[in-house]
Amino acid sequence: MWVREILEKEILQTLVQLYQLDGDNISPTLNVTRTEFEGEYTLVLFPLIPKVRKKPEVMGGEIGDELVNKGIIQSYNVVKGFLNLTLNPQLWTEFIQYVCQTEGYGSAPANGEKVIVEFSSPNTNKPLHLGHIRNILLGWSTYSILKERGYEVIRTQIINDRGIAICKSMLAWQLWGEGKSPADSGVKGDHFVGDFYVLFEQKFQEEYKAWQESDEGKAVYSKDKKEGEEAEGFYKRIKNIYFNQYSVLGRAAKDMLLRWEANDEETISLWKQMNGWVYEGFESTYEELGVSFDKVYYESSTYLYGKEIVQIGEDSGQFYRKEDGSVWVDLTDAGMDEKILLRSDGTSVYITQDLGTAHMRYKDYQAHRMIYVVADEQNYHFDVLFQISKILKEPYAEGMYHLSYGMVDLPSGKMKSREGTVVDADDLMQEVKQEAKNIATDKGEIGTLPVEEQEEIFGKIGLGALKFHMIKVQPKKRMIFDPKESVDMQGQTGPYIQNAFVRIKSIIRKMDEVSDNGLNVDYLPFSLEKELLVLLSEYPIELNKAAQEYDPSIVANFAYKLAKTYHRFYNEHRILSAESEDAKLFRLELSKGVAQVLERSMKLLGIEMPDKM
RNA sequence: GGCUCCGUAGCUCAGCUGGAUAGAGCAACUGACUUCUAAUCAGUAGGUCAAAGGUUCGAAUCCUUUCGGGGUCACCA
Repeated sequence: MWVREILEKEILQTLVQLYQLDGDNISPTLNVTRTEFEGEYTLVLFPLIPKVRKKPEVMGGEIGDELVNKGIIQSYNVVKGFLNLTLNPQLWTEFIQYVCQTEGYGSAPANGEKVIVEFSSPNTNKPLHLGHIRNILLGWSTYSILKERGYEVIRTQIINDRGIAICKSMLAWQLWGEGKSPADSGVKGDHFVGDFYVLFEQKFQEEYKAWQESDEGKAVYSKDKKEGEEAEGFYKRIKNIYFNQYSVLGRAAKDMLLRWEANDEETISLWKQMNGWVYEGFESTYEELGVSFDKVYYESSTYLYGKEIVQIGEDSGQFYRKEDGSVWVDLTDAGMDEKILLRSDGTSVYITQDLGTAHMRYKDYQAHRMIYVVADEQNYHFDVLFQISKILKEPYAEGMYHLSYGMVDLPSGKMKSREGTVVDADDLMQEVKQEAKNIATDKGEIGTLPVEEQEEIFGKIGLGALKFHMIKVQPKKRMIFDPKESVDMQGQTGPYIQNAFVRIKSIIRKMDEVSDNGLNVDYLPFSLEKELLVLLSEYPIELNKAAQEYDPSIVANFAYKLAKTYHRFYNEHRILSAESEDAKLFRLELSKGVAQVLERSMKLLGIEMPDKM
């Protein structure tokens, strides 16, 4: 903010002074100058014309002259309605020293605001997949960026650990698990349990198929089929009815759920054991991804709480009960529908739990804002949730925000578990690391390092590629994830940015200490050097934008731009063997500043920088 | 169908709170490593910014309509 802030202030002053404009009423448009013109910043003159009533050429000259007089700029040129400013180079020398000397350049001091970010939030019946990865990376980066900009941020997730799904896994394990555990079968806990969920579905399908051939199945078909309905379509349609009314396995799973809800000791203990396995698995995936949480909520302990909230709403007349006992809220005034909050049998639905969880969180933390990182298929759900919170006049209602992101597709289309096209998170991370290894082995100085260090670097590069690939896309946009592209390490990728950093590190290793003394303020930077300086000066502004808009892709694209400009600079100019001592010192300082900002911005995206690659 | 999001180069994406001739990467082709790490750089080629109207000094960007695609509209989560 350093350079732009100074410049904007001076320009405003100049406008007030020259044309007697009301300083509170104008906000001059100051852009970064396009590379084909001379200068670093450009003042757009068009909006000023009606106020000043002068031709842009004249006005530009007057403003430019005055800024030169003030010593802030060295020179200027006017092209059509654009006033291009070339800053006083001393400003840049001071600026780069400021960047290098400021620990955490780009960060903002604590602002006293508290934010809760919810992300990941898996079910315990399946391992994490590609969709979770996008969610987790988004949540994590948003957390980091907000923290960097001075917020107190609490990372949380809500785990869906109860319900019919986990009961299916439990039942399958009881029936066919032969008492095995993840440890003695050598399978990661979450995959172990997920496999039993899949096994249940398989066995259920087999059972269903057999039933369709049975007398009972045929009888139901001829009795309940619609006019002209084929058997195949019919059985597809009534799958849930079959599960609930006829299926032996379905009956058993539902009994299991009832026993769970009745707190049956044996059931609870099996449930704890299997969920425990899952959590171990999740934990290792999170660790591999480099993320962690401050607080975990479990639906098993929040779902009942939601009922109390509903009760309060009913008592105060905000909600109403229908004849069958179900409880509803009318949101038609807000342009939405009526929404059920409790089933006729008194059990809670999805949104009931969310109402309870939100309330519980506020009690725990009194956060000013609560951000939910959840895919865009749930947009309506969150509109409803937020609206109900407003109706209940919850103190946190205004601070709720749904960070909605588009689903991840494969080049072949949507991921479908039934067709086995779901990309597993653990597999994917292994693959990108392996790919990094394949590419890296004959590059740079890696081969000379100890094996452990090599592995660490492969991890940083592989995950850097994967994470950058996913974060660079705007959250709300649906993205197509091509596995081939995600392991790309050239061009607009994580490793490309890491490579810029590594080059700087290498130079610094080779720098002789003696020459490291003060900069000459009279050094005149080349245009590529000035491009880098402008980018560095814009960094805090970009970061702030990313924080305000909850959009980490802004940071990713900024880091890429900075790395790209540095690569160009690196090819164009010598550093250690620069044409003069002044140039060398300036470039070293500039490189250090770039390295610092690259490392710090990538860190916000959860991407680590290797020193060598 | 109602509501909502998206549509920019062959592909993946930037640019969107209006500013100069719409940018990157991948893929294709040409060049640059005895010189600070070539995971790099330079160059060639590639566009009716889905379409049509409107707002204005100026529109990929804002408004309206149309077309195409996704999501959602459960006593599922």
